[in-house]
Amino acid sequence: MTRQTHANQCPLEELSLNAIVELLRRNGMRITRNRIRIIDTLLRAEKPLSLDEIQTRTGAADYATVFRVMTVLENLQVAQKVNLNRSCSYYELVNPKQHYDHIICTECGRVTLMIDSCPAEKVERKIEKRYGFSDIRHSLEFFGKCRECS
Amino acid sequence: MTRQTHANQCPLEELSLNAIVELLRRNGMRITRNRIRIIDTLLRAEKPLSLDEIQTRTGAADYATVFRVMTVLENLQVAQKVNLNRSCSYYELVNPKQHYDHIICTECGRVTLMIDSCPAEKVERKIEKRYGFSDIRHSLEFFGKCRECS
DNA sequence: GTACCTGCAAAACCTTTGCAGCATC
DNA sequence: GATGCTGCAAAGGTTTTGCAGGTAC
Repeated sequence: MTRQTHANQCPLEELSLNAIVELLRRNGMRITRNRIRIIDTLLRAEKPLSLDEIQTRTGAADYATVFRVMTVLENLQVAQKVNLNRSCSYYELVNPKQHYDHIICTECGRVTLMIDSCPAEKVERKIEKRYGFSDIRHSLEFFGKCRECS
Repeated sequence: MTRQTHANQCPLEELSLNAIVELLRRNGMRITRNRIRIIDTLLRAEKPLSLDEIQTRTGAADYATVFRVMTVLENLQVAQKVNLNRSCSYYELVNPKQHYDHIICTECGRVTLMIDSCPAEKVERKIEKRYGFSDIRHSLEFFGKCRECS
């Protein structure tokens, strides 16, 4: 019946609870209390969250459930892991209208979203041609000492 | 006596066994069979290696020793972790003369080094000014399907 | 000879899965 | 009512540490 959107390039029109719920529905998945809460938590997050943090902020779901919900969202390409160079994974929602890179303080760990235009986007086309890759996405993080830690 | 080079921006003049051995010596660390072998293995590597791979290729050191040697090299800033989006860490040496970004195939996992000039380097100065960060480095990986997997 | 490094083993962590009961559609 | 989701518990992997003996200097 409903088709997997796994190969879909841009599964969302916009980043909102409704849009994500609609996506779940289109894919034949159920809208549960846990999923709503987790999505809501991610929408409010000011930085990428670990599974632990999502569970704490959500205040309800089991850790394994958080893991499974995040796996679902990742497969639907509305969430992605962010590399913060730590021992566990951090997740954030993917905004279809706006791509953010991250600046991570190596001392205090605080994550800053970079609002400037992304320097890597232009290169993706070049890589498709020169290296023969397709379906390219990228992950760009800057690490350094923030003003307070300097 | 010898000073920590932790804050040093460019601990190496060039990427060679001698240069790294000299750095270890300057920092009061011992030159051991294991360390030589591991550094040699990393110098020959055509891609970032996991602790497992380093141990296998080195063919001698204990896993915990590989871990500890890599931690030392990372602290001296001659090695760094690379984000391949897998379940374990991958390491590569840092070349002071040449910075490489990576293109990772999401199907077969093969890692390609990107020889083009890095699009993120120019942005680092801007981040120092605009966001007040210092000692900036970055990590940039492209993910996509390689020609063979398409 | 001293201080550091290593191997072995175990602990600590994070991620992933099995399964029975529960909730959504 | 059927199917998919959840909680609990346990297993699976990777990373990290303690400690006694070995090695570089």
